[in-house]
Amino acid sequence: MATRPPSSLTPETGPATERGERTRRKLLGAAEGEFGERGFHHASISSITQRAGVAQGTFYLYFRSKEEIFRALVEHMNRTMRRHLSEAIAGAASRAEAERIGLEAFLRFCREHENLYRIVMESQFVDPEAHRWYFTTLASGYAERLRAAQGRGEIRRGDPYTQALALIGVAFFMGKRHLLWGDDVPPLEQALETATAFIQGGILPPEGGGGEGAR
Amino acid sequence: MATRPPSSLTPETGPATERGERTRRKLLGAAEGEFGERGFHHASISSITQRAGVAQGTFYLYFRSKEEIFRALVEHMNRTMRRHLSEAIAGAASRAEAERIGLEAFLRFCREHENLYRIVMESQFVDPEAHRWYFTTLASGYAERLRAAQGRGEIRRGDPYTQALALIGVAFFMGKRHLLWGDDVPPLEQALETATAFIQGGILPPEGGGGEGAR
Amino acid sequence: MATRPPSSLTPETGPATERGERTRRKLLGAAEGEFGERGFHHASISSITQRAGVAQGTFYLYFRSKEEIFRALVEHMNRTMRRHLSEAIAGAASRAEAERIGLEAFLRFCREHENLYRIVMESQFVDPEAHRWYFTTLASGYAERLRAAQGRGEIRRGDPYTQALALIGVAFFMGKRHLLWGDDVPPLEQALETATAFIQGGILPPEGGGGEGAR
Amino acid sequence: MATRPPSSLTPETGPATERGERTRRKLLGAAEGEFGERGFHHASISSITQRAGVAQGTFYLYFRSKEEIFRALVEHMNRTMRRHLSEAIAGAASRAEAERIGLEAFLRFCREHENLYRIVMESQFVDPEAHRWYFTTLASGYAERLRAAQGRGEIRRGDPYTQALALIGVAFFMGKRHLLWGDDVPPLEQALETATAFIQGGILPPEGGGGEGAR
DNA sequence: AATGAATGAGACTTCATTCAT
DNA sequence: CATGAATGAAGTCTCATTCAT
Repeated sequence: MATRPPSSLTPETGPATERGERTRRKLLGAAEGEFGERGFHHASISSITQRAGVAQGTFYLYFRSKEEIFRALVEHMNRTMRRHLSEAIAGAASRAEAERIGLEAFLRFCREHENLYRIVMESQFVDPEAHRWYFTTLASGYAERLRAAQGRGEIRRGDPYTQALALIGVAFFMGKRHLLWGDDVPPLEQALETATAFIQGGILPPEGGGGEGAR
Repeated sequence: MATRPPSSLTPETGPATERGERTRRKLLGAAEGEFGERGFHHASISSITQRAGVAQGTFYLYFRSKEEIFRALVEHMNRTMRRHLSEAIAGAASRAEAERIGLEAFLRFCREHENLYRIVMESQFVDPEAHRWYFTTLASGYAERLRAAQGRGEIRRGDPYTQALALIGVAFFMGKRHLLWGDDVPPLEQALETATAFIQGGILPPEGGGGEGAR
Repeated sequence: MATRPPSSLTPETGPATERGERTRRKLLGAAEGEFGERGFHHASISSITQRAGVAQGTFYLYFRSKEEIFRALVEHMNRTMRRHLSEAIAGAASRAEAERIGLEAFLRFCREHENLYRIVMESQFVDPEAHRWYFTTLASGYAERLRAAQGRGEIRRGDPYTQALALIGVAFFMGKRHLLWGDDVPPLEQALETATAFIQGGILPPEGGGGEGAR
Repeated sequence: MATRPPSSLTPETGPATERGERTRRKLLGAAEGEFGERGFHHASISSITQRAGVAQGTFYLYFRSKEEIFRALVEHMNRTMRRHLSEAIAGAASRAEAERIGLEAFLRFCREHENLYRIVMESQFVDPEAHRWYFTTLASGYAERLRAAQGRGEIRRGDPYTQALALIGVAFFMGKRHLLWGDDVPPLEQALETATAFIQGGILPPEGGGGEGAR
């Protein structure tokens, strides 16, 4: 399970001076806006550079292609989101609580970074490798925590990776409704409650025991 | 919650003769292959018509645009998948059993119709309206059943639509792993077991009761 | 010694109808003008299509790239020139006479087909494979004739292929002066006389014999 | 007949210090490699400066444009080759011997300076003026020698410039085969023998006399 | 004397769509 | 009902050249 960007990732070109670094960041920011709002294929390099306030040619000083900046974005988002979630659940008393907090943090975070959600999902069709890496990475870290919680008898036994993926699936599909279709949708709070109950039922050990480190 | 194709859907053009019907189906089949294998944007009308064995111009006798045939495909898949799943769970003794059977049926079905999965997911970026309709439709029907089961005390109370979406999310994210990344993945059976436990834990009423119409 | 277009040559795409054939010829004609006048790299597809009176996209119905039409042109010119020269020397009484006639025919032909000369020479830098094929082909046919003449004792013995190449070299370098730099140049006739003397001295058997296979 | 670089040639810019001179030479060397290996149009200033180990901007301190450095290269090669050939034939006892030695020296020299041959030929399409100057210069010097030899009755009478061009043509076309296509080619020695016979037959006075100082 | 980031014009190529047959 | 040649807009990318440091 690859937990590191495939060697094909990361190798962007580009100046390394102070000024260069600034330009690079401007491009990434502009690209996030474009890709998020218009989607990969409707986005054009020229809009990106316009947004960034640089000439078209400048783009290619930093990224070899449209695909490459997209990939860089996906990697960036992976790091950002994981850091954010880690911090959010840092103080959780139990795995169950971590789940509740984590789900809410995820949805709030996505709401504030509208483009992130869309870009990550679209990556499946733009750069499947990066997409896979994104989720594989996320799920692996997640699974690690679940495995530990299983060890402590806090949650139901089972393949932790599958559990992680299931939890991620719940979060992302709730995202569809609340981030994408958010018209006539019940308030987030109510959905969170139901979802949390679902999740906790899904991972908490069956009442009768079975999660108690036993087996 | 739209449960019917928005008026913008469905209105394909096209002859109604016997021969015409055949051509139309050939085009849809070819499009499914192209879109599934190369993605919407890399697919070209000319490849589709080639695959279908008709001239390029013929395409526009049946569909007004590339987007339109894509949408038609999404609708077709919606019908197909729902029918298939209904039949699969028809004989289930309980909601819990229906879930187990349904999840497995879903994954097996997608495996046999490789392109379906991809096309449905990509529709988010090609025709968000159709995408939304696809899942909204699916979730509504699903929610209906869950609501009934709640009424019978078979499952945990809560917003059935949210439950439905969560269940769909679990299924689709398992699909990512087992349909898309299927390299070094544990056998489907094992994952199904964990996932089923997760799902059933997630929807079954808490042991102490509480699903029984009570509360 | 490849005497047939390498498999990479010849495979142009393109409609095969009557109208298609006409368009194709228009494109080839336009390309010849462009390449001849402005050189391969300064020529642009758009000028070519403009000259031909078709839309830009039409170009790619017939040729896969700028390189491909260039190659097609080189092949076409190879056929044209060889046919012309064959016909010109058909009635020559001896090899020596054939050379004289051939050289003159070559120069006159190039003068009437200004672009041909330039395109063939430039092919060395655009498509070395085609360039090689052009001259290899030309030299092989030529060498065949020389070998036969050697057999008849009409000309000096020696590697006929080398002789052929030398003769071609003389012709092409005379072309430089008389076709390309033709400003303050002595009349063609005078140069032809010197060149013919040179060539005939070069190939005729040494007086004392040496072509002794015959005579 | 221009025997001196047209005023448009030669006027490169550039510092005159010790260090500056070194940089200039590094650039010329790098350009020779690039132009020789990839051709004028595929060569890029940035590769040239990279090879030379200087920054891109530095290039324009020494040459006003890509064309200018190319021209400088052609001029340089002209000087180099002429000097080399002069020296090679210096001790030749007769014009005939000089030709034999000269042809061989030419081919050996080109083999050791692979790029020279290609660059000189390509100059026709990059800077026709420089190309013409290159050959005009070469042919004029050559013709001078031939004229003298005619005077001494050593060689056949005729326009010496045409003779010179013919001889150059033979050499350059032998170069095509032995420098460019050198795969399945007979050993250089054998070709040299045939070519020498050809050349000497071509220029030596007809046996019966005619070169005897008469006229 | 040198640097190297930035520029921006321009080229090739693709492809959804139209239309005369 | 079908054909397939033609269209032309749009987009990615390259690269010679400039300029502030």
